[in-house]
Amino acid sequence: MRQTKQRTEIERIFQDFNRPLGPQEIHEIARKSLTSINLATIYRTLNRMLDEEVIVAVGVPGEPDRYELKKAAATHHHHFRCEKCQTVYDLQGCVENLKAMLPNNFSMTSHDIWLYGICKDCN
Amino acid sequence: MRQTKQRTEIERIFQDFNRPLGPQEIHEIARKSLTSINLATIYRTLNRMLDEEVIVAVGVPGEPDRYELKKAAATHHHHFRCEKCQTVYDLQGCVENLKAMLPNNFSMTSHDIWLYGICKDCN
DNA sequence: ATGTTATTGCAAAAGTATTCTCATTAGCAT
DNA sequence: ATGCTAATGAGAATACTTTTGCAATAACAT
Repeated sequence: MRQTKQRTEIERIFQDFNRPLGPQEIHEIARKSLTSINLATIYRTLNRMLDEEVIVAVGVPGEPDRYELKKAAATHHHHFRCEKCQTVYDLQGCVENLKAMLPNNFSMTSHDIWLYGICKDCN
Repeated sequence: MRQTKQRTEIERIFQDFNRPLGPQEIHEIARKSLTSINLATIYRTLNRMLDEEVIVAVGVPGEPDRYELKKAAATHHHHFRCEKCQTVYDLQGCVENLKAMLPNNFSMTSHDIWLYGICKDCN
């Protein structure tokens, strides 16, 4: 594995932004720092980071997956999506009694909570 | 609007199954009853039903939207997705304290809860 | 400093989901 | 029963998103 400036930049972006990012989103951010970086490189790097288990995919209802550092995902957390700027933020905390929603004979292995609204920057 | 047998069948399927269904899924179910029905017809009918506000889209994390009767969606509810058969079920009930997860200066307009596990049929 | 070769950029291609064109079929008003 | 025309089937065409082939570039071990 060679530490190219593209890879370094993508890693920096994940660290700095600390929230789930999509390929396109990463591309746009990276172009600001690097003169040129190709979308294909973003995809290749994401796939490598996925293999290395440095990042994990975050399935967003109604849109393609985003990715976030596995390190950040290690702590149980959920997400907020701003309806104005579409940004996805990590949330802390969780709720109780989710199992109470389960019908008879269904077993639960995991869950996902999405809050929607307007983020601090758009408010 | 003409009541074709395709449209009737799709309406019947939504009524009978009473859970979020994807275009492909509806197509496969419909083929069992109707000798032939085209996927394009499913899409056209779904779009019409969406316009008429008879159905609503359900965004599923990590996969394309499914649709369910607006009538069913009128009652606040959430979803369960079976990790074995991929079926999505409607759940009843909800939880408290979701707003406690909201960071400062974020406002919340809605939320979504997804439970994952094994459904009654796969158990 | 140099050589090897992993990585990149670019453009083409592939994979999906969804829409569209158009000739044919079939609701339904008369 | 007939005619008008909305809806369908079939397949081509779009629209994205993601992947690939290949020549050029740039890490980094020596």
